Amino acid sequence: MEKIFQALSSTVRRKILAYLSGGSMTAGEIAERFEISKPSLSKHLNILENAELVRREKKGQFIHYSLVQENLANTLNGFIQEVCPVSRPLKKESAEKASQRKA
Amino acid sequence: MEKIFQALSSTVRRKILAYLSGGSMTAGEIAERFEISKPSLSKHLNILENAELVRREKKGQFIHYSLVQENLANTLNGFIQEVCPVSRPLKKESAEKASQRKA
DNA sequence: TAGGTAATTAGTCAATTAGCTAATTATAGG
DNA sequence: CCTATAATTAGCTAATTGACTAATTACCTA
Repeated sequence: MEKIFQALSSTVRRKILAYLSGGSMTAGEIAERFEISKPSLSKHLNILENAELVRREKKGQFIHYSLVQENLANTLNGFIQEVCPVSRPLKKESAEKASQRKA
Repeated sequence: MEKIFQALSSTVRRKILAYLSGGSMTAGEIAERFEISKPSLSKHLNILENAELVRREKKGQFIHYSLVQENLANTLNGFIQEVCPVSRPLKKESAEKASQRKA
């Protein structure tokens, strides 16, 4: 939980997860999409793996990274339930704002 | 979005949100529940307010803090949708793990 | 208006983070 | 076996974070 929220606090790492939601990619393919050095990206990938948000699989010379969807979804949904429990519905005012924004 | 995930990366701040899910509290009431100094807590509250996850309302000598549920729920749900889209359902293996854990 | 309480702001400091370059590891292929 | 490629680890630095104490602001009440 701590590790997961920590991992999600970086824009780079959230973007990596978004890329991986389209299918697994090698470290190099991910690196191409960012303007930071490969070692820096490697660190980000380490943090994501350590939080069990991605899985790493070595295939010959390449390392393929893929998303671990259920950890992400379970943690975030769990937190939403804890802080915004369904048993305690939104107040009218809040509900209105929520439907206005929808983003 | 950036501010919200940044705000959520601290255990202290996530706990504050959890407390506030039970109803609004003054800064002092929140401070009682932690072992850190009031100024440190004040900073955390500032970060949460800046991320628009809590609202501050002054009543005489006291400042009442309350949760802004819809911002939290909208942002987290939006991110889950982006990274774990329903149109791309979980693979069998992943779905099994997810149901095993449930935490 | 003086004293007390609630809370924040200011300023300092140690620890962490995020980036970089250089070096290392591991694999593929001539 | 040697070279090239993919990626990581090691080591460094600047910037940020999170804690503290001291000082300030704001409000209440005698």
